[in-house]
Amino acid sequence: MLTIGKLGSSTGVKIPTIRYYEQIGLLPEAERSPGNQRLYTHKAHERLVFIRHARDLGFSLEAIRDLLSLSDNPDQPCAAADAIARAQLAEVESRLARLAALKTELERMVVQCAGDRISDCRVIEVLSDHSQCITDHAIEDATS
Amino acid sequence: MLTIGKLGSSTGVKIPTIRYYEQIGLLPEAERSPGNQRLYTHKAHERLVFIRHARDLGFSLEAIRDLLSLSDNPDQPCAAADAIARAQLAEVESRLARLAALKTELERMVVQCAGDRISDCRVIEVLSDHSQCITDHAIEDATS
DNA sequence: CTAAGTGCTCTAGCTACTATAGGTTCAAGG
DNA sequence: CCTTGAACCTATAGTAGCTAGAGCACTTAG
Repeated sequence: MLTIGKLGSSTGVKIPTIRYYEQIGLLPEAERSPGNQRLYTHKAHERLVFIRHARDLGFSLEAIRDLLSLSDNPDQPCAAADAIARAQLAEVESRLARLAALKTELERMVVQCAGDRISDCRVIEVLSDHSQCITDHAIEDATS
Repeated sequence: MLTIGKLGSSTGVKIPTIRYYEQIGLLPEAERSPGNQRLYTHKAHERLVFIRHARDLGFSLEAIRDLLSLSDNPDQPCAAADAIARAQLAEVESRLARLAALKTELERMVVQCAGDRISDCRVIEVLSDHSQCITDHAIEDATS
């Protein structure tokens, strides 16, 4: 049985994050010691490793929730898990394309910053005028 | 003078977002009509286009705030704006590398999903065991 | 036995918005 | 002139995915 600290350091997940996962139901409620401290089994460790790895791969907590419930019922067909992974792949591909375009623009901005006053700085100029961009970075969600 | 609705549709920024930008001080407080509705000048329009464009390129609101204050004082040296753009470029490059690795893993997962029961599903299996991964997708912030 | 370290709960904060409720103003048609 | 519907207003709360802090309790090494 691991304490939350050991579990955290062995998985690379921060302690508040573990508690947060429990709170939102991604991890089951941990057993408690007589002194009310959380104790974790090997199973919980595995589950957290799974979550961590999926987060690293960019899956949302919602997607992970689905994947976990799938792996909790191993007799079901695999198609659902496959679909989730494919959706994630599509996401990643679209982000990749957008990021690549973005990189091109930023490189242009940096290279062309020739003047030494803001008033003739390309960085500001390019950001003020989308028509100077050569690629089609744009429009939809840039954050996630 | 544009109303907030016209400004929103002409820049592609949603109305609540415009008000939010005003609230956090990215846009100056708008003039008001006799009936208390916001009115925007051409200048405000330009500023919002700048913000929008920078957001598309992945700049944080904080970085944009800096860039705006630079462009508000155009007699300063260009170096600061250049530094912000360079920092952003570095960010983008590291995100790109991570996403590329991530894509590799996801493709492997999806392609190899041969079984038709969860119990022999590669997706679940790979997520449970990082050592099956061939790339070094990983560790730091996967979200932004 | 005591002090450091680890754990507990609860609340609030972060980014960058988005949504909802409930009320006001504006522009056009009758 | 009046009405209707679209567009506007404010204020508050919600989203994801954590992170940080306050103020305690427990545990373990010396």
